[in-house]
Amino acid sequence: MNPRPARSITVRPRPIMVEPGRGADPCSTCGARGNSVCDAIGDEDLERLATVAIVTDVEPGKTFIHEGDSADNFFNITSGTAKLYKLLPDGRRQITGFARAGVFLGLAVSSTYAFSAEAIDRVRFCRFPRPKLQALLEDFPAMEKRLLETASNELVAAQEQMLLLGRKTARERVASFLIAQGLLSLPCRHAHDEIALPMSRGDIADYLGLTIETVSRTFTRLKNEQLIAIPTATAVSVLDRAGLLSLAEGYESDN
Amino acid sequence: MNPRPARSITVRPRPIMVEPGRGADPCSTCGARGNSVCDAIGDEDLERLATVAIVTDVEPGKTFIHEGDSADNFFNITSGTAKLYKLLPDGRRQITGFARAGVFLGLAVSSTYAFSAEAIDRVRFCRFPRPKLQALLEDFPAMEKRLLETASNELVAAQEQMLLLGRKTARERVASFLIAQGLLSLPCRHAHDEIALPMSRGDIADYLGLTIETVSRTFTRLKNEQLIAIPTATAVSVLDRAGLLSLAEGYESDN
DNA sequence: CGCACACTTGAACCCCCTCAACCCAAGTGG
DNA sequence: CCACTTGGGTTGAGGGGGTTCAAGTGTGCG
Repeated sequence: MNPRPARSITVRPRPIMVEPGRGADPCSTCGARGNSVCDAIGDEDLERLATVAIVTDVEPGKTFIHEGDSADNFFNITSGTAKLYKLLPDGRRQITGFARAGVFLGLAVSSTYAFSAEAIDRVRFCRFPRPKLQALLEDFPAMEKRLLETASNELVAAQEQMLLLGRKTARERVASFLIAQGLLSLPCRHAHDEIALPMSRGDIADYLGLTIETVSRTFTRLKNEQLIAIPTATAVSVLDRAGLLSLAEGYESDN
Repeated sequence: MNPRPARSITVRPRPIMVEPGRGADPCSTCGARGNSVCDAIGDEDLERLATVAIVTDVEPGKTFIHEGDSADNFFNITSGTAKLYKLLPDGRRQITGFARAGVFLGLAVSSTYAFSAEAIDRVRFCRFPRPKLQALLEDFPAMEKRLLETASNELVAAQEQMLLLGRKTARERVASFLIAQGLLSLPCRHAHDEIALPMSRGDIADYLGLTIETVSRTFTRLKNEQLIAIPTATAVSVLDRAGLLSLAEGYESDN
């Protein structure tokens, strides 16, 4: 059941606006552009994009999207990692995803956000006021096409997560999580197959529909079975990727 | 873990094409148009739409989208109900949603379908070959906008379902399911608050991440508590909507 | 050092699953 | 008409995977 007792009260962040409107436009130097919907806009129109985007930093632990609030802005993460989550009244929490650089947030069609978002490490994002983004989409239909693409991708990921939450065992969930995280950090692989885990055990638990204790126990069990190694609490290296993968996909019916 | 023993082999359906290309165009008389992405296309262009849409019927129990198959078509349900699901190799199944009239399927960005779809009752849909739909979207950007809207809506629903699967108890899941089904059948309310359940107990179980037995037991328990009545196995009427709702939303922490 | 905080480990419990029987309505065939 | 089958749904008893509660083990930081 896992009802959390009195989660710490979330203070609305006072975000730091970066280079408020002057200096070189931030979009042309944005490292996240390649992965994001913004790459639908050509170099020649980047200035237009930059006039709409409000670059903002938030500190770790700060919540910058509040479920139920009026959805006045869209967000595009450019660095750092945020967790997206929904709460039940007694404090039970489900993390629906982790948003890294390039992820676009705020596609709530209704007038309010359907989830909350909290920075895990230091997060920088571009904020787009809704009417201004609407106008932008009118002028750049290619961007709308990209938005549809990313929404479709997220939908596929969400279905995969439903399979995990509804039908997989704790071991399979953790294995799936590690495989997925490993795929994400493939481009920036430092050393062998070491995976950085910026989120806490509690976050992983709330993402996988488990408790902290079960996540921890499962990690040590996978370690004892030589499938992974755990150099530090915030990193995991995969020793037997094939074994982990077949676990994640639901073979190895034995527990 | 609920591994299904040898699920019945699925035979590829030989669908029945309805009025293959002649007669009055089906789109102008389509009852589902108001709920679907097709209402983005004006009356004057319906003929163009009709030349692209291939109306097809499938029998109950037939699978008409196979996970992993090449995603060559898009589908728009016009009547009946289908279940969308993913399987694990040992037969464990997760139903990710039920598709009613107006639902648009096939937004798999990768080249293959991410899920399977099977008709529950008799289903009729419009099939759009991928390249033809692409061309259609070029000509009618309003339709693309509608697609983005529906994809966003489904994303919100998927997040809600993750919360259910990851953090709700069996009672809360069943209550949530009944509330959601009740909302859907609000427009066509026959008598009081009777909800038609075209899907079997097994389907409900695989949708809620439970077993058939738990679903059945929970139904009878809710009945004994006077929250619902069960006139037939395929219908439920809500006696205490407020109570059911507060259960669904996670109040009533007692089991 | 000592405190805080995250993570780990242990033991008992419990909700839901498993397995099995039973009910019941709808065929089906003699 | 009745015996038999079939398939969905219900109910019961027992077991197990993950939770709960509680204690221990780092580990960073003032």
